[in-house]
Formats: sequence, structure tokens, C-alpha cells
Amino acid sequence: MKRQGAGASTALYIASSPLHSTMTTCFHMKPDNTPKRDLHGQHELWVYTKEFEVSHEGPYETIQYHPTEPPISLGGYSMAQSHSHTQPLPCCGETNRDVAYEGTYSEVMPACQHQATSELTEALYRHSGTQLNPRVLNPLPAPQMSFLEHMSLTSVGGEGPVGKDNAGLSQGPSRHMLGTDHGQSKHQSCTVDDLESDSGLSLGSSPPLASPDDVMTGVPACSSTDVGLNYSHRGMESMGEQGRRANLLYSLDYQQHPTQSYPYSGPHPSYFPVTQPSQMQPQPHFLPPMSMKHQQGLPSALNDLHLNSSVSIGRSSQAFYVKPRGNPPPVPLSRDERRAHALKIPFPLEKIINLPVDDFNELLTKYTLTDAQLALVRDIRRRGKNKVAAQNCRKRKLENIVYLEGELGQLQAQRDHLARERMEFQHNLAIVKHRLTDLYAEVFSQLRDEDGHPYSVEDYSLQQTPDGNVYLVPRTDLLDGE
DNA sequence: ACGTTCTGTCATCGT
DNA sequence: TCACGATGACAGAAC
Repeated sequence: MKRQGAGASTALYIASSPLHSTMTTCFHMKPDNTPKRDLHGQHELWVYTKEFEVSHEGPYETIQYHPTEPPISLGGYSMAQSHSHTQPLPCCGETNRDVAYEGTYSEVMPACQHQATSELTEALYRHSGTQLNPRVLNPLPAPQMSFLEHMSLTSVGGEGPVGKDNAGLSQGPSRHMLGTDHGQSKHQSCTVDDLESDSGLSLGSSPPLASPDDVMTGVPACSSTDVGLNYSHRGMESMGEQGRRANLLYSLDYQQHPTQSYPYSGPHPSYFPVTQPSQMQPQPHFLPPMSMKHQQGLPSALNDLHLNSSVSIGRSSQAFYVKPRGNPPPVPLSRDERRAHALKIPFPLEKIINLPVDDFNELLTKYTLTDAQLALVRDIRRRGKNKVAAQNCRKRKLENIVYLEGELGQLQAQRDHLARERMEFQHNLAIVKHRLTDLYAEVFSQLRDEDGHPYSVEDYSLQQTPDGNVYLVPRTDLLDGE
């Protein structure tokens, strides 16, 4: 780029200050406003002094451009915004201001966008580092199988031997039971399923489907009044139907009472008896304090209702308790509970599911279980753990959704903020361009060549040197130097 | 009757 | 190898 024309260029001495602050421009010109030729044959402007100020009265004057952002190139007018930038000024011969402005905008905005993007990115990373759940960012697992493979597998599950087995055992749609031990247990427990006509459905949270007389057990359907013992004491965390049922039931310490008789004269003591409350020995560490406290000595119905109402009902509510007429609604046992009941599993489901593996194995060694019982116990343990895992999984999934929704809201707010800043920047830039245009017009109106003719904006451009001097450079020279 | 939601279950994978 | 947790997918029940 040629900063000065080889021919008749005109030098102006301009003490420029950063454009975003006060622009004090001193044009040193001869008193008669006629440029003087310097040693290089350039027109040198003397003495003329005037201050051009870009005031801060605009509505967007508070916008502070980052000091590291590149100088605003003014295209054909070629005036740097700040002397701190010694970058050679662009000297295009473009006279179309709009085009020139577009060019300048494209040079400026990326820097601003980069800055904004960097801040955004930093904020995001900073945020991610402290709050973002790593799980959320985990890549989605690759598909386990293709669609066709899945279809094939499903078909096999529905029509294969397992499916046939299921079809023979249940009335419901068969499921693909491909597990080894599970297949065995399924087969072994099929009699239970068959008897209970359960169709393999989960009845844990469902009203009783079977007739009041449970075919499987051969005893009347378990209700809250006739089921006195709890072998499945669940935690309070999932207090749904399941939790209510869990509260309804209560556990016995099978180790303290290993000889508890099973009412159906099975080979093993069982935890599914129809029992008398007087025989109950609640296990304190398995019961919530409130249930435990009010449990002893209460009539079974009262106890059941109290336990049924459980958590949300305070202690004082007991004083207003009125025993409802009629039988309380029957609380169904889950499929596994009924299976365990049918096979006379001698320990509670709670222990089957929640005991550590070592304790669980030790528990199994204390009893002589049949293969069917063993398989059922292991199935119950597997299903029970998986049920809790599924609940946790769904809880986490919901939490992730909530979290991501929050993240989305924040990102949208940041996007809107950046859009507003961009609009403000463009508005400010337009103001600056407008004022510079006026400034140019005023400067050129003051300039005269040797013959007293004014310089034309179309013919000359202003070029600033690193030391702040500004020269009038013919645009033809600028074009030639490109 | 149909769609949605909830829940249990199974299969599978990774640790 | 086994136990276990996580998770997608499926199915039934409930609404």
C-alpha cells in the first residue's frame, strides 16, 4: 500500500485521538488554506486548526469498545480510529460508502463476535465446569443394534422357544426372555404364573386382578387385615402404591424367629403367613420411626390404616381416627410377593433385595431351598434391584431434563443479549460513520490546491501515518499501488 | 376408543 | 466370572 502518492500528495498533520473518545483533529494548514508543497512535492497543509469532537451525547455512548479490537477501517476514507494502531490503513479506491461500510463492518464484527463468543464460551465452560452434569454431556451410546437386528430379535423372542414357552404360560404377549438364569427361573416359576393367571404381568401397583380367592395360594386374597406380616419392607423414598403397601406390611426378624411357622405347613418357615399380630416382632431397624412407634398394640385394622395413611398424617391425626365401616380396601401383593408366598420363601423380600451379596449368600446357606425357590429368590433379587435402578434412572432422567431446560433458557437469554448488543453496535457504528462523513466533508471543504480549487472526495483520500500525520492521497495512486 | 403417563420388567452393556 | 448399576425398550395399567 502506498501511504503517499508519488505525485502531488497533500500532507495533513492530524493529532488524532481514539475515535471512541474525543476526536481532536488538528489540521495544520497555511493561513490562506493553500497547501504548501513539501520536499517531496506533496501538498502540506499548515496551520489550520480545528477540533472536531465526536461527543458522547448519543444514546449508545456508553458502549465501550474493547481496546484490543482492531481499528475501524473506514474504507475509502481511510482514517484509522486510533493512533495506537499502527496498522497500515486500507486504501481502497472504493467510493461507494455503503460498500465500504460493509467492508468495515465485516472487519469489526468478527472481532466483537469473537470476543462475545469467547466470553460466552468461557461462561459456558465455567458453568459447565461447576454445574454441568457430566452425564448430560456424555455421548449417547451407540445403537445397540440396528433396526433390522432389533426386528429380528423381537421376532425371535416372540416366536422362538422362549416365546412359545411364554405363550404357553401366559395369556399376555410374550416377552423376549433370553436370559439364562432367568429362563430357568421363569420356567420354574411358571407354575406360579400359571396358577395365578397373572399373564406375567406386574401387579405390584395394580389393583387385584385375580378373584378374591387367590387360586395360586389357595387362600383368600390378602387384604390389609388378614395379611399381618411384611416380608417386603421397602424404603420410604418411593412412597407410591408400592410404598403404601410396604407400609401396610411389616417385617419380622426371621433370624430371631427362624421357626416361625408357616400356616400352610410348608417345609420352611415363611414370611408370608396369615398370622396373628401378637406374634409379630417388629424389626426396629426396618421400620420408619412413626410406623414402629404406633404399630405395637394397635388393632390390625387401625394399624393398617395408620400405616396406610403413614407419612402425610401426623401423630395427632390418630386422635381423630374413626374406623371406617366395612373392610378396608384390599392391598394386592406383587407378583413376586405372591410367588414367594406360594413357594414359601422363608425370608422377607426386603432382605432378598437389599442384603449385600455376602449376607445374601449367607442367608441362603441357612436354609435348604429347592431349585425353584433358589431361582425365584435370585429372580426377586434381580428384579428388585433393577426396579430401584429403573426408578433412579428415571429420576435422573427427569433431573437432566429439568437441568437442560434451565441451560436452554440461559442460552436463549444470552443469545438475546448478544443480539441486542449487536444491534446497539451497529447503531453506534452508523453514528460514527455519519459523523465521519460530515468530518470528511468539512475537511475537504477547507482544503484548496495550489490553484485554489477544492479537493474532491472522489479524487482524494486521507491517509494517516503511524505518527498521526494525515496525507491527502489521490485515489488513483491508491489504486495504482494495490 | 385413543393417547399419555407411570411403572415394572427384560436385555444389554460397562464397571 | 459374577454381581451390580445404568439404561433403552417394551408392555400393561391407570387416567
